[in-house]
Amino acid sequence: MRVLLADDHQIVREGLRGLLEKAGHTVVGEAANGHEALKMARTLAPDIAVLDLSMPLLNGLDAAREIRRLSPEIKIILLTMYTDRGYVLQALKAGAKGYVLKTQAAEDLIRAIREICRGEVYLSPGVAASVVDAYLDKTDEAADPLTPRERQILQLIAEGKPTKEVAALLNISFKTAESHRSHIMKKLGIHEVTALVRYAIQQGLLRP
Amino acid sequence: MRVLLADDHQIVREGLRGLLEKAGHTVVGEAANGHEALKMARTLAPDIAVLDLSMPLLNGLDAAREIRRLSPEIKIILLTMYTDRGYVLQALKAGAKGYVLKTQAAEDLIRAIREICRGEVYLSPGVAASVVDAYLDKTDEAADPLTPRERQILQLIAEGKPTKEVAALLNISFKTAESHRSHIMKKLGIHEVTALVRYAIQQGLLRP
DNA sequence: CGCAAAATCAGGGATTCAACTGATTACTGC
DNA sequence: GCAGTAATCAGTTGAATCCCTGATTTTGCG
Repeated sequence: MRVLLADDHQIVREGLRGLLEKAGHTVVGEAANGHEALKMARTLAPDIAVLDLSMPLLNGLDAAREIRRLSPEIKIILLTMYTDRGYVLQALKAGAKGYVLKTQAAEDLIRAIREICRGEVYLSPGVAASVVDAYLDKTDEAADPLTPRERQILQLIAEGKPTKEVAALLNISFKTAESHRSHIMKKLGIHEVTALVRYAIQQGLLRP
Repeated sequence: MRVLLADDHQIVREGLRGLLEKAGHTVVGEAANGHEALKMARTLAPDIAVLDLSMPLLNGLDAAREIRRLSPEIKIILLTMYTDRGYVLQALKAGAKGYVLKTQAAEDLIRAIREICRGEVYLSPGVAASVVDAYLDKTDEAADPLTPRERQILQLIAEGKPTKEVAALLNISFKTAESHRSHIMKKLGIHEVTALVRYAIQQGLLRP
């Protein structure tokens, strides 16, 4: 398979190249950010693009959307460290055929490539559950899962305000604030305040 | 050289292993977090430990400090994506002999190992400037009010572990963990977990 | 050796949170 | 108009947190 590799860490790219070539694939190009990946996807016409999720200039998700728009025949695998449900669902919506965790063995990536070439979809163990949950919940939360009100409350929570203060600030009852909080956590599949803070930071609701 | 590899992404470890072995080194062990790295450093007696900076349970910096304390003969290289001056200085203070950026070529890591075995210190291009600046400024900003133990506990808390789990992971009593937590909050003048998370992220103990 | 800081452990009380179930009102889209 | 979603409010239970007070042991350093 002709593979395009995109990751902002050159040392990681080189390592991945070694792993892929050992498995019999050809790495036709290496990109250090989403823009490069986009350009290379057009010019090199790879069979598969393996994209890191967090890259400078253009992240893996948006790069995937663009590649899919311009060259729908290129299969896309997101390779990342994030297990968050939101990312997984967004990736699938963006048309990615695979979502592989960096914490998995290289074997997992190889298998993903094999399955995807057969027309299958591949998800690393550990994220498949997210998709099942989302299906069962039926709450389509891939694109901007939270309502404006919920985002507002999330931000206050992440800023460290206790629930009763959130309620006071928004002129709503304590119970309502608590209810929103529950919904947010349920939607995001998050069970700790700490993960909430990281999510808020990632969403740009908050500065570290 | 007998090398110990520590990075929380298995797929990255496997890639690095390939690169190092191609360069004639032997990877005697792979660790997925700071704790494992510590254990392996003791049992496997590697010549060099290559540590990722941000790892769960115990980060690369604190792992480096511990390894240095227990086995000063093991040379340590921090391998990371962060160019921030603070990290570089802390790494050097922790006794690391090398600071290599993941954005560099694999060649850079190989060269670092070679230089360090000769007794030299190696810094990736791009971070050397930080050290010079720090020397010129003379403002010692590697300072961190927290003790190593406290940082370790802060990291676990920020990762979302409840106190009793922190205690279990460190083999200390629930009350001790709680006590550390209090001290941390008191020292930092912080009263919410959320601010703790942001502090941990700023300190690089944790990824957003 | 002796001081100071760090790390360990313990109890108790007030507050807060998580997770559920269940309900009413209002706006929006088809 | 009617369904769906958002936003609002309420109660309960068990768990976890924050903050205080105290104590012992280990460790590092002069």
